Amino acid sequence: MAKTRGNIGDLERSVMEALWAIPDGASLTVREVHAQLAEERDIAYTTVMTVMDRLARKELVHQERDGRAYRYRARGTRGEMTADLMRDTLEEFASHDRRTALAAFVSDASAEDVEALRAALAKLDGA
Amino acid sequence: MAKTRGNIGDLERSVMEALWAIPDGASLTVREVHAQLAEERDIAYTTVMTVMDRLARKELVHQERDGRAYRYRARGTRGEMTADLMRDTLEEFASHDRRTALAAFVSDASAEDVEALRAALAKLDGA
DNA sequence: ACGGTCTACTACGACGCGTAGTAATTACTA
DNA sequence: TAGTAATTACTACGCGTCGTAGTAGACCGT
Repeated sequence: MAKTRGNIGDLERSVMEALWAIPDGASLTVREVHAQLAEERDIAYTTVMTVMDRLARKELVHQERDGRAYRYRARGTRGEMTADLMRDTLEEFASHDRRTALAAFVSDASAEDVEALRAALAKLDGA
Repeated sequence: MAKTRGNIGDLERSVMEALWAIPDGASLTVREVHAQLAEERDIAYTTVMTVMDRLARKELVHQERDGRAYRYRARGTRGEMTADLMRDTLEEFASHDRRTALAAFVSDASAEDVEALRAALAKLDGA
């Protein structure tokens, strides 16, 4: 769903991790994310703010006012975003030849991934 | 197979397209790729050379001497490279939760993509 | 020895991202 | 009410990558 265009840097991903870690529908403020990141490493509050703002611009997170502060929540789950990025790659490099690319993807996939794909496809029938 | 780390720009992709377009095992020189690109747009010979050199550094293409020139060929097919990039994404964002990401990938895939996945998985059994 | 061909090396501007400071706004508190 | 804390808004810088290309130097055929 998200317009995942452009890349995602390390710090940006760390912030996404924080947002993915909370219950669905919940949100975090910059301060909360900063507090979390600051436990692990030295980082300025404004750095986190800038990054979260950029994530909002990229439409990877939802930004909504809560009093004078913003609350942020991921637009999609980690799985959805990963799947979106994978689809973007597929579209960008093999738009007219998706079949071949998907075949290559499957044929080099680990046994676990193959199993996961099978399960997902099976569930599709049930639905 | 390729160490696809890092991103791939537009010109780099155009060059890859040229290399993917030739028969398997064949190769192209910078001059040949340049001639091809120059039909579409204004571009310096050295620009193409630089880009192809960078692609070689990224191990996306194979570079081998042929007299005083280099001949280049793609290290993998378009499909393989696309699949690699997709796997990289999967690994980077959902390494510990691949199952969920793959489920999301499948559940939002087009009917054609689903069919392609099914066919590829079926072939896996035969092999 | 000359001119063409090709690589090697260097460079520069744009852009994205990590990083963060400063200014401005608002709210709470002593 | 005036000071202080919290929070955003704006701006900026360094670095790495990519598109772009020039220049220098090596090599080859005539």
